[in-house]
Amino acid sequence: MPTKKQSRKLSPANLEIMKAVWEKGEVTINDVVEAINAKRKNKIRRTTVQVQMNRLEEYGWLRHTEEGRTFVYSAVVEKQKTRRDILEDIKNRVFGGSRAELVKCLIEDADVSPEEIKELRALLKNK
Amino acid sequence: MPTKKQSRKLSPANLEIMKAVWEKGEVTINDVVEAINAKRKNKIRRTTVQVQMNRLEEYGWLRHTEEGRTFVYSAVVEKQKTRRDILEDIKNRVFGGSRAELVKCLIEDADVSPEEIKELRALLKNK
DNA sequence: TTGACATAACGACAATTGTCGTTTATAGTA
DNA sequence: TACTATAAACGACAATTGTCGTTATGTCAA
Repeated sequence: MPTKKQSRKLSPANLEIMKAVWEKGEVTINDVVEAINAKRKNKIRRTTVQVQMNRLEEYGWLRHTEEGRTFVYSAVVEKQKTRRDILEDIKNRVFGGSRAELVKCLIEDADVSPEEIKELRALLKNK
Repeated sequence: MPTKKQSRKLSPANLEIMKAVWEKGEVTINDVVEAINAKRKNKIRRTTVQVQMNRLEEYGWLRHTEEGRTFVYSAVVEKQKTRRDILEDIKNRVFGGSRAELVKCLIEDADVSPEEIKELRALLKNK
């Protein structure tokens, strides 16, 4: 938000980049550009990705080492932890902190297949 | 996002306002200010809320009628639908579209009480 | 050595967001 | 009628975000 210094949250574009990093482990900017453009209609420019990755590093999501004059980036924060944090945030801000409410909303939807129900049930089994 | 016209997403501040509207049904700006400040350390100004509500109306989240020279607002979009949309977005952007992955992440957390597990199990029962 | 590439660094910019202060108009009240 | 409290309208502003184009610099091949 404005009138502040630094954000800890991943914006959509940043998340897209982080996903590529998590998937590959160690990446160059070009790797990320490729990965992202592989699943996109409006191709993104290398420069754009570079700027975002600079910011991600600035905010502590990425780190890099230099391989010759190429930067090799890797994630500082785990994918699982990030997912959990995002969900925690949604749970609190959108569902008044209730996990049950959240899940209810997720499955109240008509298009949940029986298989999915079964899968979810299995998840609870091991608890 | 930049280089675009209008956003359909609720920003955190906007969601906070919408929650107050959903809760009360019909509200004046002052109602919202009160509701929000009731659960806040840094109090928000009336003007701030007013601006946000103007924007919410502009974006189609709110509508208003005039009671004397006071505006009475109400929600255009249902809370349930909004919640579903937000969750859908997270599911897609963060969990590769997998409901199961999302739920797994939600309950893999150590601090889920047995009662919650039971509650979730009950939710699945009716499916 | 020189030129063609590739890479990172810079600088820009419009849109969105969160927050306000100030101004204008109006409805009551003294 | 003049004065005060209120409500909406206006205008501002800094930070964040998504996107680039341009520039500088170093590398490698002819």
